[in-house]
Amino acid sequence: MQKGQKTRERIIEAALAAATHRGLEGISIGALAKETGLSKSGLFRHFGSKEALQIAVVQRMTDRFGDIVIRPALNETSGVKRLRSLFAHYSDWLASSEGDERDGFHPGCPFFAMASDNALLAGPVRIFIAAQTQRLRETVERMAWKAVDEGTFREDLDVSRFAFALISLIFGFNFFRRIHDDSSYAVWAADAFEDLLRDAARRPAMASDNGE
Amino acid sequence: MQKGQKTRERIIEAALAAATHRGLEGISIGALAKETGLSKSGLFRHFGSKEALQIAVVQRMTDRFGDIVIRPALNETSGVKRLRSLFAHYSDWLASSEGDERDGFHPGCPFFAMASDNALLAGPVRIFIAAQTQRLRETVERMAWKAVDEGTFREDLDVSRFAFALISLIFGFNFFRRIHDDSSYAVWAADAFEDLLRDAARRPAMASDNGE
DNA sequence: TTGAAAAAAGCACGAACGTTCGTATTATTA
DNA sequence: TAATAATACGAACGTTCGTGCTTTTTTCAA
Repeated sequence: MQKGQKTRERIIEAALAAATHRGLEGISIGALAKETGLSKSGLFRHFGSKEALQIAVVQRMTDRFGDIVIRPALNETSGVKRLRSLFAHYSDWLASSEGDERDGFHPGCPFFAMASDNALLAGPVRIFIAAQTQRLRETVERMAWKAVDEGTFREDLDVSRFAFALISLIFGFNFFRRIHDDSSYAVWAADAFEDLLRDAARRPAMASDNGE
Repeated sequence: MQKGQKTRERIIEAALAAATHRGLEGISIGALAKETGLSKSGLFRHFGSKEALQIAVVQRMTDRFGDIVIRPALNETSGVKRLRSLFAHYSDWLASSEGDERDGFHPGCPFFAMASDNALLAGPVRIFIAAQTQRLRETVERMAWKAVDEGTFREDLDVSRFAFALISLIFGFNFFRRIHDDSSYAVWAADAFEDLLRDAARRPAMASDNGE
């Protein structure tokens, strides 16, 4: 490998770690140069623009995701096994950035970290937001509890899990909608919401197998 | 109302619109001053720091969310009705920022917009990310199709919806985990994932009511 | 109408940002 | 070893950023 290629690799790795913490937009050429021991311009030359560097980072992240999560899953034989493997290896994916812990803060899924505004992850603004989202989840939980009390939801329903799943649907909906601008997601979200209600209403006696 | 209070209101409204588009960190005192016809320092004086302004924006957004989504839901009588109302009024909430459309781009849920890195929403980086997430969803869909072919998933399963719900779980998990640092979410996500598999495996004949 | 208090403007600051440019230092090849 | 290409450096550019002072204007009550 050429020497240039080698430093390019070093830069991408450093940028990837940075993006995992501060987000893709939180990458700074100057900070990155200091970290890699290069000069700003020396680093810059390798990509020609910050945008090109960002794309290289996303590409690298995607490749790694493929290695850790997708490929092992595709090696499984059945569809359900693949799905289970996907979910299981996602933990490895989360753990892959654990070494990068800074300020006692675990970065979590690199993809998610990359697309978030990580400047918000510290300080009073974050605390305030955390309190609000907590309240939202509790509100949904109370609604579900009420349905349990009224007998429409089954008594052994895990209400916290229900609230979590419901709010997750909204997050997923928003994410896809923002990035793809496709109206299908609204339909899927609404239908998945109905699935959730149906499942919460179902009596435990009717539980069936989870075929493998 | 004092005049100062009135301009303070104007500033918050403008900042809220800006945060809906560029994210909470994308708010710039200078740009905001130009928009409201104030000077940078004149605007600044009202809050004393950018952080205080950001918190004021989140507070305002939360209040509005309460008015549009939470309160109408709490006016319903039963738990399930409240949940349905919550989901239904969430559309109004999405629509509430529709007038703020810029660059032909719909901002979506203000909360979500606020926490995202909206600098990524334009240009080649966004296109690249969109392609990658699209691929992920398709991969999950193919796995589910395989399970349908193998007979473990029911034949009338909406595979797209399934993939959407699965990935949404991951998003929800990450969101809560990042902001609250609570290990419960991993358990909920895993259990909700099992729910999803169970529901996909269930035979259509067993469909039950969705009690109201 | 006057005068104190509130509100906004004006100006400047230090720092960080991505980017450009000309030059020096290395690696590679002939 | 000489020629040539690949890498990297250092300084500076023009902007934008949040914030701090000082002065001017506006508001509202006595």
